[in-house]
Amino acid sequence: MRKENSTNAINEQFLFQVCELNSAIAMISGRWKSQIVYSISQGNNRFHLLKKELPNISEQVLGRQLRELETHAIIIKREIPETVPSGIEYVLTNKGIDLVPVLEKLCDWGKTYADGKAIAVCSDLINSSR
Amino acid sequence: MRKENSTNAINEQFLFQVCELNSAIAMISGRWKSQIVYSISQGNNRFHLLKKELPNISEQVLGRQLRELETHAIIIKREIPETVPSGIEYVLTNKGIDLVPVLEKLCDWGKTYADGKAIAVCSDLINSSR
DNA sequence: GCAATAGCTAACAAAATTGTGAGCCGCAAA
DNA sequence: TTTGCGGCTCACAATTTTGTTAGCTATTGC
Repeated sequence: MRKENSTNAINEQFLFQVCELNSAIAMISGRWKSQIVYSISQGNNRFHLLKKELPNISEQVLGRQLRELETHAIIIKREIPETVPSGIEYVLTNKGIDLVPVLEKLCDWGKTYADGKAIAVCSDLINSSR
Repeated sequence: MRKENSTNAINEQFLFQVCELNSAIAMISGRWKSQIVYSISQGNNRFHLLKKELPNISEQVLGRQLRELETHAIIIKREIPETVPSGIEYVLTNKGIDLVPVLEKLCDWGKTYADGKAIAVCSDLINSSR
């Protein structure tokens, strides 16, 4: 996100002010990002573990997304103490931890309406008019 | 989203298969989109009402986002019966209605951690190591 | 020494999203 | 009959996101 004062950036800011919903979505959208958060919450909290989980991701992209998640204070990068080749792990902040159940809600919603099952307008509306 | 079999599109598909979470996020991310859903749920269910609510949006963009929301079966477009200049309204489907509380959860999460307040790793982790 | 593992990053290219300019239809009021 | 509202859409340009190529440090194992 290399901003400027383009219309795009201005509109983004506008939405951020309308409701935190928009900044929340900005933080979790982006390819791989929420999947990374979820994977970390499941224990895949090291660079190489994430790489294994997401076989198609390139290291550059993974590093970039991790940095962004760190910027948004969803995760924190830590050296694992007392490891000789000095490992790095990613830990969810409390912000990140609170995000997980919300992601699960989103996931449930996605599952419920996967494919195209059971889509309808609010009952009475379907069988009226055209 | 004019897909192809670009790496980008392939990775998107990969994530969709990993978890519905990713398809859910793909449906609600995108500038204005979730704000539109929320606005419709609040009663701003006509083109011109949405335009008023979102002063910076261009009509082209609004129309496009509405179309995408329709494609994802989150909203449905209906003619309002018995109106003489034949008005159009947008109605949330049950899928859309179920989405609203999830958006509210996201919003709450965003509010809780707005600015940079109270970010910390899981208690004990802060005051250890470097 | 040489390869492998872990953990990255910069610079660039490709693809996707977002915004702009212009225009179109039907209807109604002035 | 011209203006204005409501409701859009197309083609194109600007911006942003995503992916690629190449590299770099440090340590372990052979």
